[in-house]
Amino acid sequence: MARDAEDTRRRLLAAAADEFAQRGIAGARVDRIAAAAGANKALIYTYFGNKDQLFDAVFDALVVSTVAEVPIDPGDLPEYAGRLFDRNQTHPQALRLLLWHSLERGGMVALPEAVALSNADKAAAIAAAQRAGRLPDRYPPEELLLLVVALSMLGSAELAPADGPEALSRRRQTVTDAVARLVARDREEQR
Amino acid sequence: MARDAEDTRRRLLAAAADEFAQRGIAGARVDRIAAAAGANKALIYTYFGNKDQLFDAVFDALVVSTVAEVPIDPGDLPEYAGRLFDRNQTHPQALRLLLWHSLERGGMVALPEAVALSNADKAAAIAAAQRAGRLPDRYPPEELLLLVVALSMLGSAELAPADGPEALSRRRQTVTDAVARLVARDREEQR
DNA sequence: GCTCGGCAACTAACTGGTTAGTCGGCTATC
DNA sequence: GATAGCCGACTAACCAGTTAGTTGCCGAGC
Repeated sequence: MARDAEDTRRRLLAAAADEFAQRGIAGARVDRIAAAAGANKALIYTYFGNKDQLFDAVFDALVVSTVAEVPIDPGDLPEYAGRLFDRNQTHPQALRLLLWHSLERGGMVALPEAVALSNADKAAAIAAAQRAGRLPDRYPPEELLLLVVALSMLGSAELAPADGPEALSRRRQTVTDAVARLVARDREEQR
Repeated sequence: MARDAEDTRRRLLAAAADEFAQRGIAGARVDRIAAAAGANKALIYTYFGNKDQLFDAVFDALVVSTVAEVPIDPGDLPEYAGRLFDRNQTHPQALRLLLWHSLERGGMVALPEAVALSNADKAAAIAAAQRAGRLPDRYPPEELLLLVVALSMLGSAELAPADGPEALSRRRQTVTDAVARLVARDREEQR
């Protein structure tokens, strides 16, 4: 086997993402990760430090890729919710890792910097759209963002299993429609 | 100390609820549970079988008490959402245990019978209200229930930490208002 | 073009501590 | 004194992290 530290690192990270997503931090086994990556356990410690830091590396990578792949569109929150919904379908790992993180780490203070930053950005984008009149201002920006994220979690097979593709697309329709209602104008302020 | 098997059982169950809520199944330590309950570890095995069955006992008790304490009111879903929201405040254990369960157990099939039953009941109540015209039928009953439950999760300090009591009551207001919008009549069908 | 030395990448085996689960006996109570 | 309730001590397995040593690669020197 060719020696390629960078590639080994990547393999370990991918295997760790699977293991942590499936079993959480406490349930994950370092030996299993190494075996799945086809690497030696000791490499985990040379590359990542320890089990916890390995989880951090996995989680950070997840946050970065999610933020990159699902940019917010304050002008069309229903569509944004739909895309988050879809991502929970295509990346079932993601929500699980997020949940493990909040359960096993979240001393409810421990929001990782990357998440906090991206949330702040998104809330700012929503606030700007509200000032511009493109979104109603009945909810504070942070809470509107929370509403959207909470609803898009229904795309997760974990929390809300849907049976069959037609049930799934109906579910998606429900979610985007719900967000549309949340950001709809009241009658008196309709254009 | 007086010998009272029933009481010891209760203490073990309560201590287990704390431990499992905080650390999950894999992270929970049987010795810690016994110590917290002021009982001997071996009693866990005589009363509950093993660690997993102890978790089941904790979880079942949680489902039973939740269903009993927060009855659904299909005629006033916003208020129902508000009460679920409040319960997530007063019983932070509950949502955590639910999440642990879905992460560590949920082969996405493993919905415990009690949960499935109570969900079916609630969905049926919603469906009846829809037929009676007391709720709009734009969403299938199961999905409407999901929407309400998802939104009420914002009352959890885990998933959506709120700082300060005023932020919390604003959050509650947001949630009940959001549910109200979801079940509001469209203009043309307004009474 | 060859080789040889140094080093980064990698490995197998081990360690120390932890943990779920068990077992034989003790004790309060009736 | 019978028995349900309880306990201390034990075990076998497990697991994160370490260490001493091996292997393949690459560039300097000839």
